[in-house]
Amino acid sequence: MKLIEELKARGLVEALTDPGIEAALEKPMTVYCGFDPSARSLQAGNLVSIMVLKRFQQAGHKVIALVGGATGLIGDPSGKSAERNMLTVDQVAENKAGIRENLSRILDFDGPNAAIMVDNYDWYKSISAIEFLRDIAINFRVPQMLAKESVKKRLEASEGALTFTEFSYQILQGNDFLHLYDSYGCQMEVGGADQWGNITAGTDLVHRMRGKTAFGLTFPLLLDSTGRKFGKSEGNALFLDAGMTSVYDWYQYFLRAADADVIRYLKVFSMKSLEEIAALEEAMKKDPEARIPQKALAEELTLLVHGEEGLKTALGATKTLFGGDISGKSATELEEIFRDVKSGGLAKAEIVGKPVYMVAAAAGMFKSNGEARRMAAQGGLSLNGAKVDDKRLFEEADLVDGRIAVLKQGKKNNFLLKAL
RNA sequence: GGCGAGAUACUCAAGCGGUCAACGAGGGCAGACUGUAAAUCUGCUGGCUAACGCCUUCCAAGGUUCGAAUCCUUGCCUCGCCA
Repeated sequence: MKLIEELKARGLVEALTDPGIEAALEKPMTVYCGFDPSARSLQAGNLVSIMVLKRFQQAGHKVIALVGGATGLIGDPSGKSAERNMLTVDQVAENKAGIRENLSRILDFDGPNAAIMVDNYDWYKSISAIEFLRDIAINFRVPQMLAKESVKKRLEASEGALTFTEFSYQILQGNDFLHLYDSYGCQMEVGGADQWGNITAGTDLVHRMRGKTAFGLTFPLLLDSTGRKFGKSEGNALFLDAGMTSVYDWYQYFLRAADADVIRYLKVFSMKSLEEIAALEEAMKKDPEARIPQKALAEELTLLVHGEEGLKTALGATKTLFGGDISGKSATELEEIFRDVKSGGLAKAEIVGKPVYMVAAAAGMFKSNGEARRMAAQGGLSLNGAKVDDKRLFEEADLVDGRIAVLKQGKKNNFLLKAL
């Protein structure tokens, strides 16, 4: 199957700049995708882009991951309804290092077809305002810039609050493409659907300046079946960095994917063939409660991002926290399992004899006593696997080996309490 | 620079001197039902409290008043129109 057909079949093609892409991809090409260094780690949402690059790399193309060290200082108005906070140069530098670490887990940065990472700050840092206007900005026409969907939407959404700085963003990104074309022979840019305007700014520029055709491909914004943006767990972003989002939470997010979403997710994220995915879909139809595709998805992505050790940790914790019972475990075993789960410690005197909800709040599981009490009163708090109400006092015997207890909010949110 | 409009809890958005910890919606959390799914129904959603109640909030700082999110002044920010 040809790469573009494969991508289409996986639901990864929203738009192409040129139908000639397919033919052009017969030969190895250099492809790039940009990443915004707005955090120390990329998020699950970025995984779509990363996996697309991976597919290009596996198909024998050269891939470039561009980190927007310069553009991150400006802020892309695409897909945003308000001006964003600007990052400092130091923040960007720190974030860049984290992103390289993320990407190196998934893309191959060694070997004959090694991926490369570039930072557009390198070619913007020493440009003066005059140079920028005379040499770069002069290639852009304001009516075209204004006609971009991203600009129009933004003007509507924020009642005209678009600064000239953000408006210039497309010039920078367009020029990135030209720069990569000149330096690496890069002929293609891929990105999310919201990047269409920025990508075409680049393909147009390459065409105008070099008389060559450059290509662009966008993939659709990934939503879950209820219309929410993919990759948010309890309102928080899921990061690739294990220090920011635990391996357990990462695994759990994918394990909990809805039936209506999981096959689409597999197509987008999994390196499994479409035939294998079809087989998983069959298995789900036959036996939905077994959650076979969800497990396959969660395992593959945890292995990919966190390696064998990470997967082992996630599986171990899952096994104990769901279905498994805690009573047989020693404190040491529990600590091992919960290494990845939220925890908090309190002096023993602060635990024994107090209402369980108060202990939970004091240990940091809840924001306030009131919230904890409410949770207990409504039947949403358990201690070592048994529900407790707001009257239940914490007893000495509740501490496993005299120092550990497992608290749980609802059925999914575990918390390890340590007596110090 | 001039004129006008506006800033309310996570978001949107009521309120326009007391009955306001502040309507409503969304979001979030929990419970029931389930398959660690979806849909549905129910409860909760500033802090302390078993509760009466108390405390800290409605851009900031002052002021008027027995009493202010609501009125006045100044400041800051945002938006629109004009220059």
